[in-house]
Amino acid sequence: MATMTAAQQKAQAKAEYNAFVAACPSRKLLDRISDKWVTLILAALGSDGPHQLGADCAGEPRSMRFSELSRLLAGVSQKMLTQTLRSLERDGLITRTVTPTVPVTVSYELTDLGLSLHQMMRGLKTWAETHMDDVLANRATYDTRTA
Amino acid sequence: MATMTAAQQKAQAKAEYNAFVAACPSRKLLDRISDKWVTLILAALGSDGPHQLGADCAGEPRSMRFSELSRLLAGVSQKMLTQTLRSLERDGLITRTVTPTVPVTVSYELTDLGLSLHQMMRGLKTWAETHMDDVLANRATYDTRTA
DNA sequence: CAGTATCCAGCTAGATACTG
DNA sequence: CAGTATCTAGCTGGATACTG
Repeated sequence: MATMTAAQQKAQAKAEYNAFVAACPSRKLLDRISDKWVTLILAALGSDGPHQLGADCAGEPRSMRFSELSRLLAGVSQKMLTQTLRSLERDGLITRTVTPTVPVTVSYELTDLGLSLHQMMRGLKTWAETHMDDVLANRATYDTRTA
Repeated sequence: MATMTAAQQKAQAKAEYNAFVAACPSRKLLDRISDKWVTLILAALGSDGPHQLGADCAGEPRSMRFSELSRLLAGVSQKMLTQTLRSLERDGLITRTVTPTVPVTVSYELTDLGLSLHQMMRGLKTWAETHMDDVLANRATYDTRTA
């Protein structure tokens, strides 16, 4: 009605805000790239190896098979690898190519969109390499000062 | 010893890889910014309002009080706001200033490091605004094709 | 080879109540 | 005003086992 309790108003504001945040493109992007395996797959297919120490060559996008990825990203479970690859394909960031050999061969490759995202990630990587040491140092200082 | 079972080798590789990923600066940065409220607080203190539609003025970093933030980020719980602010302070991304009035006044402001991070986030935001529509379209296509 | 299916443990966000 | 403390429900990632 005309009058709502303060609690009701607050609840409504919260619901609206959450809806707004959920709709925000930046938020959606963050949700996508914050996934542990997304970034690693991107890096693997982006041809500089999976964060291979200092290897920063920007060559051709690589095509990799499921098992190759599985071996390269040693920490990933089959479930998560499949799930992540599927979601990346769904978003048009990678292509999935099935070759009907016996047994089947499946290979993955970055699309232009995926490559573009990978490029953006490099900017993020640069910031990380430039400033994360400071952050870590601040963190250590804070902890000793608090302890 | 000299011989390990295949399972043992795999487990070790996994452990090493996970350790490697955990140590990666990019990963740490991602962990930080992927937090829902971190980005919103950064945006709020970064003076363009919390993703206020199209308001992209890059003015002076703003100083805001706890209650202001709480009101602005309508969806956040007290617990998460406190927790997030604390962690940002710990990382040297924001400063926390207590003024001993009665009752106390606490204000938060971006540091240079925080401002730099906020600047980087804008690059991310730009990518999101440019390409997320494509991603969403791909997603929709994939879903209808699958359904 | 490249998955799918199922089940469970751990973490975390949120609600709630209290305080200097 | 600006927190702290506690408890719980829900989601998610991993282990495991099975298949075209």
